[in-house]
Amino acid sequence: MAKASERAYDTIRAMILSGELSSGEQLSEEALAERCGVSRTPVRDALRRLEAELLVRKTDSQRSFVADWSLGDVADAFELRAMIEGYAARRAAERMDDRTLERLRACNSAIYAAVRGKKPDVNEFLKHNREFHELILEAAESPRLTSLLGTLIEQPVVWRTAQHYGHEAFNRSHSEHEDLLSAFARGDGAWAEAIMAGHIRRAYHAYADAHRGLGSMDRGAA
Amino acid sequence: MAKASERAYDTIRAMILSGELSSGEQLSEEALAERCGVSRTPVRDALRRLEAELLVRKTDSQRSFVADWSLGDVADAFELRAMIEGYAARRAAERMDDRTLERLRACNSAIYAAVRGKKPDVNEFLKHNREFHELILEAAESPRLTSLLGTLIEQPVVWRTAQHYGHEAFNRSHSEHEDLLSAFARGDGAWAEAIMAGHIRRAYHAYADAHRGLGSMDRGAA
DNA sequence: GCCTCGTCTATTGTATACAATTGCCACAAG
DNA sequence: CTTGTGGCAATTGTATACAATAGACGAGGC
Repeated sequence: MAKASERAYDTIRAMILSGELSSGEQLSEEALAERCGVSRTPVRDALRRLEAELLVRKTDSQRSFVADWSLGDVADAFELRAMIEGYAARRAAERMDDRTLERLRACNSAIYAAVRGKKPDVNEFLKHNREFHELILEAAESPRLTSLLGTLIEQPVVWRTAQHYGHEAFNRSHSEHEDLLSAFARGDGAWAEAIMAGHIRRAYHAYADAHRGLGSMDRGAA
Repeated sequence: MAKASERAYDTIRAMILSGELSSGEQLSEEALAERCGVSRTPVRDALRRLEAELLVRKTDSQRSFVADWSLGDVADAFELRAMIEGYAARRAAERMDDRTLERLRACNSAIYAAVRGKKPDVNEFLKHNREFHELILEAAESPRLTSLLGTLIEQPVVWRTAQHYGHEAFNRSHSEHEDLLSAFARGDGAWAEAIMAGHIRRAYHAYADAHRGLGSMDRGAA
């Protein structure tokens, strides 16, 4: 699945998220294959993955369409994510070891370094933020949990959220991570869960404030 | 995806769950294709689905193996399910309408009819039980939630759990459903969530009691 | 005028052939 | 005896051709 399949996935996903393919539009495998420069086989693979992420919807007769993401849908995703990633944080706290804790600290330091300056480096922030959350997920030691959250964490949404962050939002994010580290260091699962749920809900409201009323996800790109 | 793909999926899944394919065994697409009487294409589809359900695991180089499910993995799945389906029950309670409530009542009556006699009809129970939970999921009105739980509710596990139920277990299940109906009727989301979480955790312990020490999921078939 | 049925086209499902990749094993050199 | 390297075999990835199926559109009957 090395090349063509990945390429089809990336291309189609980008086309959906950029709005090049509008909501509700039908996706013909053959047309997509041509646009991606690959054959239908990897396109089919890509469509299956995108369907699992709910970016693509299939009718009863297996025709594919671009799913329409309203703000409500995003809210749904965030709410689920707050619950599940909160649970992950709890498990992680109960299983935390020194080595992972150290890596998490390094990670959050990198985040701090990225956002402390006058002009925050958003890409650096996103990279380390993602790593931070992935480390926690890993520490939760539940493959099912990881698999579940994979379909839930829409990185484009995270990306778009961060684009609107100002200094204080970046700093708050960093400091919430610091709180998480404290909870982890003490093995306090309930605390970790509470912080994580709040952390994600705050991110949701940041997203909602920036996109309210736009009605559709693919209109919000910077 | 009507015929061959579905057939491959069902066949392979059954082979895994029955133990015909043992844990850790490598799955060659071609070999499976032959055993299923289809070509490799639908087999690949099936493997992707099974991988999403974590019944099949792929190495870094995309080779497929039968995943090994210990009791711990099943416990994980149940715990996640308790949390997420609890959340679904809460949402359902907050959105419940008379028509759905009526259907749920009819469903639980059918469950009662199936298990009240001297010899409970396990298949009838399973059928209506499944319908009951699906109705709740539908009432929760969150596609993501539905999609998430789909990968989590391993019907074979449910099936195996019910095989060990006695009269009192069936009746308890029915009466917990009745409690859920009360919570729904009153629109009490927190209550519904609590009952559902308990309901599923009880099911887990029924499963665990029957399978403890066996170490692997595919050894527990009746 | 509207409904229904049939055909026709667009689209997806399946099979197969071929290319690329990976893992394995043997053989040789140190 | 161990280790590295080369090539061979097994397995997956991709493309394409063909079959099946669903949806649309038009013609004919009521």
